[in-house]
Amino acid sequence: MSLKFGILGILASAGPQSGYDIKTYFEEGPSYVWQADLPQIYRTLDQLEQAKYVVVEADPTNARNRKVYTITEEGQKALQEWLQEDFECSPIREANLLRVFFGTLTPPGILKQQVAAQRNQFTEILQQYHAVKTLIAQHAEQYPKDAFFWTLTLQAGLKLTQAWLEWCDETIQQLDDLETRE
Amino acid sequence: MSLKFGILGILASAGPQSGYDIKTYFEEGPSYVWQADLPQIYRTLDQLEQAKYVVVEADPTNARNRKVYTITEEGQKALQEWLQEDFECSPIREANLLRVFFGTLTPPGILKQQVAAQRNQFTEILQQYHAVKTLIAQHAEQYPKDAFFWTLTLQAGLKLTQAWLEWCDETIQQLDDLETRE
DNA sequence: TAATTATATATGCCAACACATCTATGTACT
DNA sequence: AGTACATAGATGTGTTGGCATATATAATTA
Repeated sequence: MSLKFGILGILASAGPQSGYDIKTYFEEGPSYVWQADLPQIYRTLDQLEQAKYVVVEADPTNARNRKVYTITEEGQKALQEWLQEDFECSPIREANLLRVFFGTLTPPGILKQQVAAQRNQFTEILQQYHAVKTLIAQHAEQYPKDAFFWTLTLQAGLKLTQAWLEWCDETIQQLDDLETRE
Repeated sequence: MSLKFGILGILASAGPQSGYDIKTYFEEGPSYVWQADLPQIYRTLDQLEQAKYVVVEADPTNARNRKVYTITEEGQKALQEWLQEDFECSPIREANLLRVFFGTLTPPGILKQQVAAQRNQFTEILQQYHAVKTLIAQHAEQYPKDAFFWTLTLQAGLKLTQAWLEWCDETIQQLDDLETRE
């Protein structure tokens, strides 16, 4: 649902470009906030075209059938409406937590290993986020306003990952306590 | 994907029951970790039956076509495999953060209102979690082992919501700073 | 007694998404 | 010259999920 507006947002803030460009932009920009795969981007661009939110133009300088998409005024309007919608908290939907929920069914010891492994993953993610920090700082020289908001989203990622790390630590601790009690 | 195992988990830990019972169990139990709507539960039960992970039996004492599902040994085996799978961190996919990412496009002031409203939602969720805490404590008298793991999942919810609250506060602060700078 | 709610199952439909696959061209490396 | 990779677009397919809706019975409430 939001991919539609993610694409419109990119076209609005970074100017006309191709589906492939959008994919690249996604990877470098909002990937830690929203992911999109290439076929999905192409199909969504088709939808946006049908809705007249974008217009297409073949790129004559390009030999690879490159098509350049531009946001229309209707597109701008739809984007604005979406941007100003109320924020809804999305419920948690974590397969791992579902596994923890059924912890009584899992053989003793397994769960601790799983959480410990996940803890390592979160540490890596945290490092990646810190790398993104540097990228944003570079971008800030030219576009300080963008960088401000990108940093806000990155801080959300950092906070959530940090929270997960703490949960892992405390959970491992409590699983240890359980073991020694028995 | 995980609904399949959520249902198997419920059948394994709470015994044979109907699709409707499972829906009720979901609402009272893992709803803050995984959600399921009734049609989806019925369809998934059909799949589980075809996979021979559950067997069905009509309830003769019930006038409403009630069907009781029981997990099979294959089902137990599949559930165990799923339970012991490695934990994978699922990437963040938050429409709200995507909106923040395009903050330069949003009219000044709007974003602060959106985040403030979301902050209120998170406060309510936090209160709901504390209410669940009491429910689990009651359950703990009969099933202390269950309660232990349920509390672990609840703590994840609390931690994440707390992290979101902090992010909201800091973001509002930074948006205020931006306003005064201009 | 009538209306509503809870119990109980089922189907239809559509959007979103993931994954695989296909085509074709330009560029860089070996 | 050949291989691999990056650029560029498109289709097929299957799963999950959400929402509406239909059916029927039992229990509760007005």
